[in-house]
Amino acid sequence: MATIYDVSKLAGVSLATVSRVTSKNARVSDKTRQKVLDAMEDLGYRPNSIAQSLASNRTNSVGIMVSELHGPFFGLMMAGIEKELRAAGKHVIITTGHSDENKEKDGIDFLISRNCDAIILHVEAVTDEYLIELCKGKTPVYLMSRYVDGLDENCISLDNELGGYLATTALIDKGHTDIAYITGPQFKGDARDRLTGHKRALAEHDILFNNDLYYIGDFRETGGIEGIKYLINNKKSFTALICANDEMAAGAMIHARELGITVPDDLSIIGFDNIIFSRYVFPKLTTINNPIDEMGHMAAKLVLKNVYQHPDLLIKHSFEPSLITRDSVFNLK
Amino acid sequence: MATIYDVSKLAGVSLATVSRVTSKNARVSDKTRQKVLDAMEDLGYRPNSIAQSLASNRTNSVGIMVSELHGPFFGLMMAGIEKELRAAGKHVIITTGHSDENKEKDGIDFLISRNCDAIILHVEAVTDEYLIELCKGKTPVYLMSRYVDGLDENCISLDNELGGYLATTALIDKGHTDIAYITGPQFKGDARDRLTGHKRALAEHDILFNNDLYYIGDFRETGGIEGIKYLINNKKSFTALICANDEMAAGAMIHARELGITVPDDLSIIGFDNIIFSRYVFPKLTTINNPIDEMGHMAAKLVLKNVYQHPDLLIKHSFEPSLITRDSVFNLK
DNA sequence: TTGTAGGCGTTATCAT
DNA sequence: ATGATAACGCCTACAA
Repeated sequence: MATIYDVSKLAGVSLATVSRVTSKNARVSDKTRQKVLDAMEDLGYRPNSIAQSLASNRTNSVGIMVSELHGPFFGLMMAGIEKELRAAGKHVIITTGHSDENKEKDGIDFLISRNCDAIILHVEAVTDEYLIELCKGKTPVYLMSRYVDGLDENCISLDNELGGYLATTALIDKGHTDIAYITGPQFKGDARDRLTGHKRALAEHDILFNNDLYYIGDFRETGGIEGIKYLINNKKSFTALICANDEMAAGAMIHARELGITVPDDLSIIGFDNIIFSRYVFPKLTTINNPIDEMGHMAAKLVLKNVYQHPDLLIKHSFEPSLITRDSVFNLK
Repeated sequence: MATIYDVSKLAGVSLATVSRVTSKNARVSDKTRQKVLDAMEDLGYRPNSIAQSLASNRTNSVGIMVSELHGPFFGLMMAGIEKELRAAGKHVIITTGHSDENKEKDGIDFLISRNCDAIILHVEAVTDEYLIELCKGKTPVYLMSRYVDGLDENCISLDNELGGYLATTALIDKGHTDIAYITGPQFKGDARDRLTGHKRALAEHDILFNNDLYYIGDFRETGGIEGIKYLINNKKSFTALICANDEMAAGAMIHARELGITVPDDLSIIGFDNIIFSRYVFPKLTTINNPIDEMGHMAAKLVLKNVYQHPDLLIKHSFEPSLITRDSVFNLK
């Protein structure tokens, strides 16, 4: 592999000059620049990014942590981040946390030890205190889909409370009052906030929150299945069901069908996230849109702005969910 | 940040000795090792991976290229790769090719310029010749879901021909003879091979391949929708439809329903890949399993074996698809 | 505008 | 078993 030294020799200039032409913005006369460029061409020179990193203390890499690599939600998020960063010549190092506190911490250590210029985290198990401490470190930290008090500037978050509210009012507007709710794991802030929004909507319409119509699921298909089983066994009737994410809604829908319950005629179902296959289920799922791909883009922009000196980028820290009306809600009025 | 030098000073040993204790397998007396370990502890020393890379010419990173970051298929693939590599202390740098020749080449250049110890590619647009040339380079290259003649040892592939054959015989076994086929983009080897298998099955049962029952889709939902529209307009009747992947099958299924066609009673549909939401559609999709997560694991093992000296790993280069029977195929017999 | 020289934090090769 | 010391390839004051 040709080095900067070979290039300097062939071009008849010094190391420094070669370095100057690689790192753009430095001032080099057009003539020498061309000589150097030609020499590089001849030698097939490629700068060694490792050496660059060591000398400049910049790796041009940003670490990403997601809960899972699969799943439509994280896929979109990563796609948004990668696209933006790649266009800026940065690369992403991806690792997973599996919603487990130790794995999340391990992964973060891993990313930091890799000298990432910044890390973008979608973490669920780790505490706010841990994150606050983490942000005091040398590596800039940005949080996706999570809001931590005092870390406002580092967060890109969705107004989950509003989402929960929107889902519930959509149902109430159609005449539903007996509304069941399958939430996600309570250690996840998303799940808690969505539930809070749900309760606010109920309260605003003087509907009591009924514990018999409440089930804690796992944010996966199984949670929906187990949830609807549980709710039906409770013998408390309900005409609508809110699932705190689309996977659970899909599970509930499938199991409802197996029980002979017709959606939406017998039971309305509404999901959350608007993941790609919410359009594929039958009936097509009414849900709350979670613009996770946009949020991914924004997280990347935040990094570009703060870490890589792109000061002109406009940052939006908070995103709003919206109702996507499809076919899984029945109008009782 | 404490450096190896600080540690050596505090422990009263030389740089070399400190380096020896970090890089395990070297022989150091227990006593000095302990001194060094204590010093590291005291200083909160963390080796600088960039410096290690520069000196050792090893980055402990492997580059991954997928067509898309989202989508259930690539998600599972990446999950398989990352899990295996992460357990070995290696990390993944991920980039996308978007099934576009130039983007794929760019991405590969990018990964190589990043000094990855190896790259694992899921590429579709680039030619075999290009890949053969690429493999002559310094960076080891491994191919996912693609078989290139002469690169046998670097490929992890699925027997797509067999998959196409299985799908078709499954239908024929149920009494279907008028079978429509929606394929994927013909520059993709997967799509071609699946089609070849389809034709072999037809031929074995003396069924003629009918061009009026053939449509080239895009491997996405829209391909299924457009495909079924086209096929129905052709006015050539068919009782079964094979889609060369599940996304198209989902699209076809949805559109069939909108046209008042009942699946499977009026029309049997079979997909390919067994992506997660093939279980969520209604009726549940009969499909061909593509063990892409296992293949991801295997690709990672191949890298560990060949690049990172884990000689004891067993490698399987070719994977077999299998029929997953669900509810979307009608028995005509 | 261009060149010189020191440094980035390790690993690796010799000695001892 | 341990220690000097030279790479590794590049960046960046500082000097010319």
